[in-house]
Amino acid sequence: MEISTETEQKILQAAREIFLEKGKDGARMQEIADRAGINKALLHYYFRSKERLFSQAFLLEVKSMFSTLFESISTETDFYKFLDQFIKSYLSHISPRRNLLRFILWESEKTKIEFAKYIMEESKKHGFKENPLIDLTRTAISHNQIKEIDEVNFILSLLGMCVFPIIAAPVIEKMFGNLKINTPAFLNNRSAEILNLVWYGIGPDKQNPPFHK
Amino acid sequence: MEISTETEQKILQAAREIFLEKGKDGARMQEIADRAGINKALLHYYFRSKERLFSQAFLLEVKSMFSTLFESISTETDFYKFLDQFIKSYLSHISPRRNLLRFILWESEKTKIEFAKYIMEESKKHGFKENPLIDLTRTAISHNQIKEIDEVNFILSLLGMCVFPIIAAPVIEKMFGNLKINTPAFLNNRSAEILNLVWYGIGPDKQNPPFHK
DNA sequence: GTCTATACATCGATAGAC
DNA sequence: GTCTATCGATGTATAGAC
Repeated sequence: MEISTETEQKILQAAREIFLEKGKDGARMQEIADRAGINKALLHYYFRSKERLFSQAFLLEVKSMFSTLFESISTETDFYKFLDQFIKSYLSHISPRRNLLRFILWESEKTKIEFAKYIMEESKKHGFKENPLIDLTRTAISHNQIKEIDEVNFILSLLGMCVFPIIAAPVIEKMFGNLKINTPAFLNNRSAEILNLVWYGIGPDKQNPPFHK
Repeated sequence: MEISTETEQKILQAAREIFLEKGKDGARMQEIADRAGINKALLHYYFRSKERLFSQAFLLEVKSMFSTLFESISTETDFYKFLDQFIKSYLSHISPRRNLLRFILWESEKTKIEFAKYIMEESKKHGFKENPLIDLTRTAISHNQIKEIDEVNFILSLLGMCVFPIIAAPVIEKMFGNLKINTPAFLNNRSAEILNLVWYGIGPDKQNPPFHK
């Protein structure tokens, strides 16, 4: 039965694509079959039901995404350099997977798929205690590399700055004229802007006191 | 025909709730009818089709949200105070409407509903030229109230910090132990944390040079 | 305007030939 | 393993009585 694994893979790949585009409810077994180049009956032969196909497809998809993501977290001890690397790496990981992120945010409220559980598992697999970012931020604070900030809020802010523009790209692009968010040019610049904001803030330099009109 | 507007409103209200919970594809006309306390046939009597009901329901919903949002933007000229007010106001507006935000991010990629258009319309209605935040940030820069940052990237960061934790709450809460994001306690504190991060950054104070281990 | 009953389409799933 | 044909359930939409 391991021979026809090829068909199984074609199905899983097609299922991922369709489910991500249309959502679990919007996806049609017929469309999945078409994209996989087979017929509906085979879907049920391999995966009993739509429900099971859905679960299996995203077990792999979610694990794969966070696996490569955690691999990309460097062990740089200079927190500024670490942040620089992390932001660049994070953006380049999630930008091509924006459909998956969008999908997780939408579907995680309705389905019982424990996305968070998978994430935690992958985290531990890569040798991190709790949350890698929390750990590293705490260390940076205790080494006086950064101010004594609240780690959780900082991480939420950092992730938000990275994730939000990417998943909200369609709406944002219409609001802000000619932006093209998911392009290397914009994302490269954006990573620098995020780092700058996070490290220095926008408050006026004390070296250059403001002159009033 | 304006007499039975009451029924029409009950239907629209029910439709909004169901569509937000289940999405356009997951929503069922039967469920909408049940929640409105009427039967399926009446839905079609008032709104011809599911498609039309969907459009009408969110024409109102989206406009209402951004209308109250824009009303809440103060005209405070001190940019620090303005940011403080905006962040608090923004968080308190979107937190009770997280389902709508989640829904917009998900549905805006598939449907032809021009969310962004509605947003711009409401913006203009309230007397803002382009994007109110962009305008105000530019002014603050030209008055040397803040550094010469890139306005668009700053706004994207600001919005991301506010929106992301709220819509991703279910996943985040499972990852970070006992967080309860959509509570007044957390959100009050979060607005202060965002303002602090944005204004001062996390970089070490130069007044207190770090000591190395 | 509001209801019941039903038409019509579509989808997930299965039976059975090859 | 892969196909065609079809069942049964469910969903949108409509017909027609009141």
